[in-house]
Amino acid sequence: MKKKRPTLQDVADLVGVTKMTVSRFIRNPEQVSGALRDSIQAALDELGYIPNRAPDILSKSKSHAIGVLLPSLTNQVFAEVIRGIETVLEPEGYQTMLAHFGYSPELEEQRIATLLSYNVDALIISESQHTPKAQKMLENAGIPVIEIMDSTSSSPLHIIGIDNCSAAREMTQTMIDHGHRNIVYFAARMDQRTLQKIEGYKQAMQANNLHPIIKETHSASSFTLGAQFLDEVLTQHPDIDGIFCTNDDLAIGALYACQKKGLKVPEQIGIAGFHGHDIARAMVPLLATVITPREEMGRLAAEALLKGLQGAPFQKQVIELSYQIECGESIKAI
Amino acid sequence: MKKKRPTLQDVADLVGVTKMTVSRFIRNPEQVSGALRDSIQAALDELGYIPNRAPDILSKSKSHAIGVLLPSLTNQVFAEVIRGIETVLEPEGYQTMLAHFGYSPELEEQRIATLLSYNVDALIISESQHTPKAQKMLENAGIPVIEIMDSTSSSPLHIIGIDNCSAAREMTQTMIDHGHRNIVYFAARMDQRTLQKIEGYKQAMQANNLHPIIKETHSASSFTLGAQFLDEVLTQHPDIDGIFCTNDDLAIGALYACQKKGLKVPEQIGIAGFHGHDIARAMVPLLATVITPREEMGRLAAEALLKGLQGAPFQKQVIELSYQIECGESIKAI
DNA sequence: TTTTCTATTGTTAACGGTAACATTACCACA
DNA sequence: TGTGGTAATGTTACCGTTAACAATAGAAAA
Repeated sequence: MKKKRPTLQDVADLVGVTKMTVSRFIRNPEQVSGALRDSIQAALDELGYIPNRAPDILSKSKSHAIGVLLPSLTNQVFAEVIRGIETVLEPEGYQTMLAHFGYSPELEEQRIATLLSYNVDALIISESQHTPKAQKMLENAGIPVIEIMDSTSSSPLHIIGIDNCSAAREMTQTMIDHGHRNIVYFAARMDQRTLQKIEGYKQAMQANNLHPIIKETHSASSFTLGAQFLDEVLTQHPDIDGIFCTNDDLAIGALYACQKKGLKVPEQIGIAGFHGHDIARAMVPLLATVITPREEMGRLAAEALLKGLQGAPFQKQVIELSYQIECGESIKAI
Repeated sequence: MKKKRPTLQDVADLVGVTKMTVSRFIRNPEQVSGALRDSIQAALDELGYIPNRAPDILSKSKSHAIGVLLPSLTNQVFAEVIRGIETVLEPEGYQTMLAHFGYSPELEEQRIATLLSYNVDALIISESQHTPKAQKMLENAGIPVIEIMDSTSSSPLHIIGIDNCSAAREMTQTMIDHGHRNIVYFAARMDQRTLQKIEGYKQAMQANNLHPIIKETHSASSFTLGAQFLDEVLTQHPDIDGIFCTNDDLAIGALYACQKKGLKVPEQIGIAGFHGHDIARAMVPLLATVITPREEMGRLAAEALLKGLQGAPFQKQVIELSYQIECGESIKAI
């Protein structure tokens, strides 16, 4: 357990050459004479040599690792973003270093420092609100940084995202068009994106002379929370006929709670979610939702970074991706 | 963009001391005279100094990073395992390096090498089947390695998991006890854990003189797949009255498909899942499922590694966690 | 035979921190 | 006045790999 990994020197000693020759063999076998190749390979196998990246990271400040900083790892949305990122980075031989900061800017600052201290070659982040120190670190890092999720962010970084505000406005308007009037917004977490969505919801309600009502919490969303919100809102506002949720989890939880109570969806209450996860698109009734390009977002972000790493100029740019309103069966038919 | 990060030397030059003094100040300010402290701090702030871990990793082979190798990152099960792991590691200042191998042993071998090349201090892995080379790397790594998920694994490593076979046997027996007879097993991915579950299902069926039927695919499970399997199985075996799925996704997908077809659950068909995700415990009808301690598994694994890193002897040990049979409302009441 | 070239292998230094040891300066005390 | 002690700071070497340059030997060319 305590004997440490063999180094190039160990392999070289076994073969009777210098470590430089072994190093050459590993990176470019043709540079080494045919006579040596077999014995070097044999020595590598025998010792189970595994390269050590640390020296390279130290001397070239290139780790071949990309830092990914997300608010949460358990959120389905981010899981799919990660999949998109890895789809692109993995074949290129880049390792992803994931970190999450639980929606806290202070923790985000720490995490940025940690990732940079490992010399990540590039960084993907996902919030537009940073502490001043974090801001400075990002500017001085000297590596490509890209911000994802929210295209309306005012951050000075390269951005790939969607317009959450307009997406929420459209979905709300769709519910109104379909005959829902007293629509409540279910919010959780209260991060930037949720605030954007609330803004869009309010705009649509006010444009139709309807009164916005918001149920909110700072804690995480869940199916259970959706059910709990529904109970509460029915007591406080018995006349509601629509619920728009900040994500599918809340919506599905609320929908189940309606089924338990015998409330007919969408006849008595229309329900809409956000993101369009697999389950929302398989369930009965089909959930009305905003389908967002989560995986594509990760993919595009990774591709942009790769280009930057391959020497292309990496300047600020805002890429707005499109979303899709899915009416499903959980809001009234027109 | 191209100017590189300031080093200790840069800070030292600005203050007019050697980098050693700055290094001391960062790690232990009392070792530096009061007169210097303010100017060093000012220089650190001005340059935005961020420590570089590479030299330390190089000279001490300690990265303060833990490698976590999972088959998939998008699977809800593993997301919760990760949360458990991070709950423990993060407060201790350890960074997690996540990697996944898409259920391919060859890719797993590559990933192990990659994680080791970054000098991770310990490793959490999740399959018992490794290539010989992977096996050797794990043995020679000289770091604590722990295997999670399957307590019946024959691997020579430290193990924390559950007995998937006996869990599946119990759930199948429960369905039989509740009056279901022609129970089909829905399998996906066909990894070790699924094979274990199939074994348990078969044992229970045969013990009751019932004929096991297995629907299987090597592709990933999803809600959609559950629905598709249901359609197929109804054609092939119109007399089935029960479905036991290798995970909740398949089960919920099958359940929705039943609802669409107007098949009554559980009266006409009983359905059970595996894992007990939040949704399974919120939906209508409540899903029968095996509740597994996913987060606890991650937590315990991380704690065991930490102890090993803090010098405690790290010997092979098998920790079997308990699961819980939840009857829900999707199988008949007794 | 001698020179030149080339293929192969060797040598040195560097990356940025820190452990271990060395030095300096100042003070207290005999 | 000199000695010993101590607090503060400096110096050196090392971790493992590779870029850059150096050296060697053998073959081809003159």
